[in-house]
Amino acid sequence: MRKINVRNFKLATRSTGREINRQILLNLVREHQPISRADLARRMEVGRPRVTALVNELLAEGVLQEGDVVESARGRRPRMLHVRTRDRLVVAADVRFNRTYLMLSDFAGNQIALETFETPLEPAELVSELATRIERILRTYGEGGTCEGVGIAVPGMVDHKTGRILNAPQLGWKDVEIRASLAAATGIPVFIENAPIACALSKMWLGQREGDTADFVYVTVSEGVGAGVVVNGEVVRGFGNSAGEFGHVPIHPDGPRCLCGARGCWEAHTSNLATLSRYLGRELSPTETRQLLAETPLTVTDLITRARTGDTKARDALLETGRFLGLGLAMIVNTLNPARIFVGGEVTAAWDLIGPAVRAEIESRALTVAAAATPVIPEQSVGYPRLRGACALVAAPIFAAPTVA
Amino acid sequence: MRKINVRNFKLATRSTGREINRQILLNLVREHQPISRADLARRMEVGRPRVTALVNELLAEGVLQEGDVVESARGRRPRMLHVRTRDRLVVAADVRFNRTYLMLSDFAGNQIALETFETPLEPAELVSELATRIERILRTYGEGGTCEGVGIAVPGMVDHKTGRILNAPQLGWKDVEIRASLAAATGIPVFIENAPIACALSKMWLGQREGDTADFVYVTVSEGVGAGVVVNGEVVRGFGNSAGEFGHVPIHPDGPRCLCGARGCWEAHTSNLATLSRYLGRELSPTETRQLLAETPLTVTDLITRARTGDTKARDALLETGRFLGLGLAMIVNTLNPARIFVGGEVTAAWDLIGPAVRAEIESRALTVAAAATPVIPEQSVGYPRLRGACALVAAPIFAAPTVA
DNA sequence: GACATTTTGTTTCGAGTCGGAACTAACGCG
DNA sequence: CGCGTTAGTTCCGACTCGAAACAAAATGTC
Repeated sequence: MRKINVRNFKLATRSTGREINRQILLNLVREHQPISRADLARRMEVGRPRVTALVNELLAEGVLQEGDVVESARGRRPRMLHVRTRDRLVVAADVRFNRTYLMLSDFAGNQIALETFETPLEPAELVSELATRIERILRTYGEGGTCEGVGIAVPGMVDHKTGRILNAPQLGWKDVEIRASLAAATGIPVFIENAPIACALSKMWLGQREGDTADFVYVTVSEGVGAGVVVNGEVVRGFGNSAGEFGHVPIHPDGPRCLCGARGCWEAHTSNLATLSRYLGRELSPTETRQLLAETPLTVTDLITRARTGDTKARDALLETGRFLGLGLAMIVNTLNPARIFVGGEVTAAWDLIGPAVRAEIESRALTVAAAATPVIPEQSVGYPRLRGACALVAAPIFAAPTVA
Repeated sequence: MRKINVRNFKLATRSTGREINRQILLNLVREHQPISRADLARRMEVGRPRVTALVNELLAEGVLQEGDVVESARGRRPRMLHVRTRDRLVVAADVRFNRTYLMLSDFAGNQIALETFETPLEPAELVSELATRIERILRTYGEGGTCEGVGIAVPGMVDHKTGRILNAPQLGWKDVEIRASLAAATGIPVFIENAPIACALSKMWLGQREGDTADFVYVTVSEGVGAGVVVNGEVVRGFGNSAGEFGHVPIHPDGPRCLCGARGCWEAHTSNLATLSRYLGRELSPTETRQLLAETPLTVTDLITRARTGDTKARDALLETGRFLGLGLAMIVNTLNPARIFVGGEVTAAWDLIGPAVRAEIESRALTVAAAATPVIPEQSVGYPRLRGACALVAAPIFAAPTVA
């Protein structure tokens, strides 16, 4: 029951029907590959002739690829189809506070090469650094393949249409242009997105095929706390591209001061900085904690190892973070009622310690039995979810439903 | 960039293109009526022949209606088209804690008749009461018209697909069937929806044509606090139909106990009950307040008149409600970044008193300048927004975009 | 080994829709 | 009355769906 926007609609042309069916077929191949034409026809409940025509188009475009002829009980043996991934390269970049991660991968997000470097403070420097590194990584590891795009995940709000970085407080950037200049420098299309949204997109397009992926939330807990929200199979960006900032919801009027200036933000209770400052016994003020951390470079990962080796103070600090994390997730459960919530970030390594506290908080706050059972799935950072998300930025447009009406 | 659900997709058939264009045309008429075929062709950037064909179909179905031939500067005069509303009746019902409002209106939500009655406690009683009253109201005022549907707004979660009322704490109903039995009793299709969602739908389909209606939130403040959320032009229902329960987001861990059992819910700070108990100087516990109110039937409307006539305690209680309202709206601004927020409920009558406090709270919490300027629009209860929402339930399916892919 | 059977994949053609050219209708103006 | 202009319709070619027929490739049976 979507409303049609009478100021920006899209008419159906002669080819619209074909495009719709083409994308459905492509997505069926993506999720069920390897799959034969006859199987596709059965799944789509459409004649085999339609399938043949659409498949031929996709083969000609190089989106699909024919595979082996496989055994079958009786009759002519089917020739399997799958999405072409080999020789289709993607460069993914994860720009973070002090380091940038650069990965070369295939179209399905499988890692080919990985390198990191210190994030330059100036956007222009980052562009030139990225451009030279992208060229080199492609020359070194990418022979025989063509790079379909560069995906970049940044910690901040991004205008999806123009590609401008509107506000990235961790980097100190406001209204910064990167996409056009990097695309010009490399000759490759560039896609930029807010990191939590990118992570959500990775679950949507590159994730395992586990259940519903039309309504879920991906919460990232690192320096800050953000969320990528997917509703009705679509990412929520909001009217001004600032949706998903759950980190700055007030959950305690008298809580600690947050980097954003307000008091009692969720982020000020559950971010890595909050956890660390709690451990250090300081007033939970991120600005001060930052200064302190510059001197003693303690990380949440260190904290977790300490907690495991008997440091009860570390244990308590983590547990408190878990409780606040659960409190915030309860908010997400009650407001968006997602099918599942993914949590990414360093703290997920301590899920055996904090998981029960998180669950308890959600269960005591959820309004229905079903909502109370909303699965919360910790994502280990070792799989580089943000880089996978950056890959998804390039892959997603190929598979997305055509915009219609 | 919507993802296609490979387990529940919709193929394009021969007529899909036509259906899409048909709905676009219909919506253009709805928003620009009266409008001529030639004008439609220009707006749609399509040949006049297409428009004629589609219009003829819609005329035959009785969805559109031909109007007058109007003046024009040169050339043949155009015959105007508009959506057929006369003789198309809708019955809307607003089921509330102790009273139910029943309205007969035309297809555009214009009131024809209105009556109220005490809400029966038993669902079966409500169904029979509604059935007899609907029959009578149609017999008395609805001669010459046909009733296209009955829309019902209820204070609770509704499964949109089955029409079951999953949980309506105010009525004490859990998993209650109404739709099928009322439809059987009246012979008219019945649509049921959660009240805040219904209100949101009224803004979407029956509202004035002011700006963007693809991303907004309708917050209802009455006994409880709920929200109807629209994202990407679509209502957010969530995975288990319990989305939009912003009222039960914790904004103060040590806050008053809420009807839901948890502590410090937004609702426990800003609902009418919360405002009244604050005025009465009681611990902000809705259960106790309810008992108290049963004795002295004070309403928020009374409170507002007292505040206007110099009762500073009433004024302060309202102002505090305004601050908490703003705090919660700030949460909505930061998480969903809607283009605008509508607020409905009795307190809106005191907007001149509480408006500044609400704005101040939003502005101090919003993360971007644009978000800080998110318009908050108070909706006076005199216009019966919930009844209009119930009308929209019937009208919306006629105008919605076809589901595709 | 010939032949029926089964399944896969392709070709063919009728039906429905878009898209543009041509046509008719209605009106004003000189 | 002819001409220009705008509204609305008719007609036909191009493209796509959808079903039937057809070709291809493998298995089992006599």
